[in-house]
Amino acid sequence: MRPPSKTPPPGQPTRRQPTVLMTAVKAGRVNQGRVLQALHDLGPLSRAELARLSGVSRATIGSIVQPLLEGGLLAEGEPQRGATPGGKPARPLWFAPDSPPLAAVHLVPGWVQAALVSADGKILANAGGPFRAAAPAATVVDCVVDRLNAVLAGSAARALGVGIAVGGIVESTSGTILACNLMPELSGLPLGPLVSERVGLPVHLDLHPRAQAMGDRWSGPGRGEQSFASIYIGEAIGAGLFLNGAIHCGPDGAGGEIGHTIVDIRGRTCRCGQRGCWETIATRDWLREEAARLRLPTAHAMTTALLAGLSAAGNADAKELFERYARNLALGVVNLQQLLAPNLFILHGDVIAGGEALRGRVERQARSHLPTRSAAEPQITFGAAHNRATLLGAAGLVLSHSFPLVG
Amino acid sequence: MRPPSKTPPPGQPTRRQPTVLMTAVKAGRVNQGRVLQALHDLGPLSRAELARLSGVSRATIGSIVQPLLEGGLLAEGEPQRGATPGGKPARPLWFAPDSPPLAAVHLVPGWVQAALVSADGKILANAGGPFRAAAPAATVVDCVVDRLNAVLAGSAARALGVGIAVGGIVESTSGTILACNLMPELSGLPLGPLVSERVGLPVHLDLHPRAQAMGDRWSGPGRGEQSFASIYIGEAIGAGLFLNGAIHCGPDGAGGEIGHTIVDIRGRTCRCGQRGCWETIATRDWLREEAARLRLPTAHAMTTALLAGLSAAGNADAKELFERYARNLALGVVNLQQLLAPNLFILHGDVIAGGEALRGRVERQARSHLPTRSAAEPQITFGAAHNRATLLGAAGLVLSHSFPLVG
DNA sequence: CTAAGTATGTACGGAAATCTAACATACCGA
DNA sequence: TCGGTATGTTAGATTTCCGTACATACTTAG
Repeated sequence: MRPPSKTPPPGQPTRRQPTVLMTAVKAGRVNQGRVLQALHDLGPLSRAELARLSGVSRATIGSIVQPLLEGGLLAEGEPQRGATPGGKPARPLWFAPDSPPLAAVHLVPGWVQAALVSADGKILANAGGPFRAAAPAATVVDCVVDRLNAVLAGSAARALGVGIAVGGIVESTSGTILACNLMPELSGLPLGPLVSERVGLPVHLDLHPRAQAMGDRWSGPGRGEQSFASIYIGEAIGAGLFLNGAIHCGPDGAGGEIGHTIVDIRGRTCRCGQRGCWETIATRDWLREEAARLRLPTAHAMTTALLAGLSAAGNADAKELFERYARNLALGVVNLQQLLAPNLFILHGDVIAGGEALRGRVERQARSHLPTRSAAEPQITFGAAHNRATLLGAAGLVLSHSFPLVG
Repeated sequence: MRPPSKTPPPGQPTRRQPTVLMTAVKAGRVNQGRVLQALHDLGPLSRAELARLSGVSRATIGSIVQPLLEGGLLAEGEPQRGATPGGKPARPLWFAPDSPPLAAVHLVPGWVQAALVSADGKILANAGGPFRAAAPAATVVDCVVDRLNAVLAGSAARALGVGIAVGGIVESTSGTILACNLMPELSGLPLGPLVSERVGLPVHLDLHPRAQAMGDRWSGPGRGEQSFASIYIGEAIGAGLFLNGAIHCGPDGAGGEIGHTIVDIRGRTCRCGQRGCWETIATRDWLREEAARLRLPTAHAMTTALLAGLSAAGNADAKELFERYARNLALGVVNLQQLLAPNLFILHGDVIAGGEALRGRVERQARSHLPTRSAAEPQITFGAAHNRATLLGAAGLVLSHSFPLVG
């Protein structure tokens, strides 16, 4: 084969990111990030434990964590007396209570929620407020900045940065909102740079389901996991995919539109124009329509919690619908598992109210629709309450950008 | 939030890989790998061009490529006289014609194909041979080793290693075939270590679609791309996903079973036991059944090539079926694009015979089923002939393991 | 109470990689 | 013949991790 031509094939936006090489200082930051992640995954660990875990010498760990201790992000715990039969007691390392906090913003149509989060995932302060649904972009920026300042004012230590989770299509590298169906005024808004300039902190913008997945990874059921899928099921459906230790992000922030993958090609038409999208059979809207069709009580206000109650009370129609809804939910899980095999699925949103009854049903349905393999069966879990996971994830964005895990 | 407990939650095989840190020597190998990839992506480049491309100094590039030149993998080309108006002419670097070659094996039921591949993707030698479909594992190993020795004998230089692509479920880390529907005798066979011991070379084993994707990346339509999907459509359907610069691989080599993602939940039953798998409407079997239903000529031997011909000749039924098949093929593409947005889809297998007529139809169908975005429209491409892409990919496995792109 | 034993954390020199700056090389053109 | 320009190389500085030895702190045996 002859060498390829240097001009990209026509019509194809080559989109090649420049080759980036490894450096000693980059390696140092990566190692800091990996030590931090190991701590977060496994809990407080002494230098010696970290050294054994990573196969390097205690001296190396010492030099890696030294700047983190000096920077105030980590702190030494009390010596663990009596933990070992003999020898110097270990001093566990953990995130300092007074460490520089992380600011988080969750932007949804009509509402801005801001929070201050400690490095170990405690929410220190909280401030939310509405804005007019059709407000101009400048107003929304003002609102975000105001809420941010409100939470930032409560902290003596200067925050490390700001993470913003937003529903819509986002280009995270430039911090720009490319499109947002429910807030069209924000299309094309470089929210990241604007907020960064106003509050004087680095800002990291990302899509809501991806931030949610980051929250699950950082302090939710995904903690310590190498791969999982975090799925939000509400008025719409979206997924954040954490694959092989990193959030997956397509070009221009695309991907994760699992709600519009087609599972029932001869099914009903979706608002996106296609037929048989997963969204058409897995959202609360579907549930309410079916409940109405079955003339279930309070069908127009049906929730998974109500349905679980009806089902448990012995209502046969409710029972059948509950099972059918679980199967519909399992469909998306099954397809994801076949394709990417994340093995762990963290569900958020309306479905959480369905409780263990729904979780178990979805898990059983998913497993019954998958071939048995030697590997572990896929697990279904419910995430933390919606806003909490997303805010923690937005905060996690800051940390993961400050300490990259891969050079 | 309190620190997490150190014991993993019960019932969950924690599967946490030990924290691995960056090292100077690791950084060196990673940088070698990235320089090699840049060369392969962009063609012959001088040290100065590489330095500009990666933002490091020429001196650094010099020290990175020095051992590669000494090892014989790379070689300096003739000085490019007259390329620049003034100044010392650049000496482009490229893979040496006499570089250590790579051995590749493609193992399919009843047939072993081996090849010797040069570092720049030329197939230097080729040897294939059958084995009894139900042969015991030892016989298959013998057959693989024989074919390997046949191609290795033709090269003066010692090969860098062996890559083996095999249909079935594979644990690539240990080189073991976990399961193989069509060759049940091979289940549990540690083929990698066995072959490695016999031929005295490092062996890397992986799943056929993943190897195919590697071949597309290394010297096919995926060259230089950051993300794409390589889909094989034959008697079965499988996908290799190249995401963000790396082949995606689930735990235990799972994932990529795109053929058994459900797209038509009320459709026909698949041999896997589920209903409406993509395989039930996108393989040649479906095409032949539908052709028979329409009483098309040579329906029992229908191929995409024949169908394209009938359609072009004006047969209305053929035309409709052709379009429908294209739509069915597009379905899988659409779902992948929504979920992962790879933007580039490289199709292999039976569909290639359908030519541009089929490719264009699939691309149009896929685009019409996707929302228009500011980003590039998804592109459909056909890969190289089946065996060639897989063999090149198997060879690419060796290189990508010898020069990892990430620490 | 003292000394041996053990494990943790730290200090110092060495190895390996990249970075900066300067230098030698090779070609063009006036 | 000489200046200009770009390439490739050399040498010292810097940063990081690694290996070894050492100081520290606690338990336990005598």
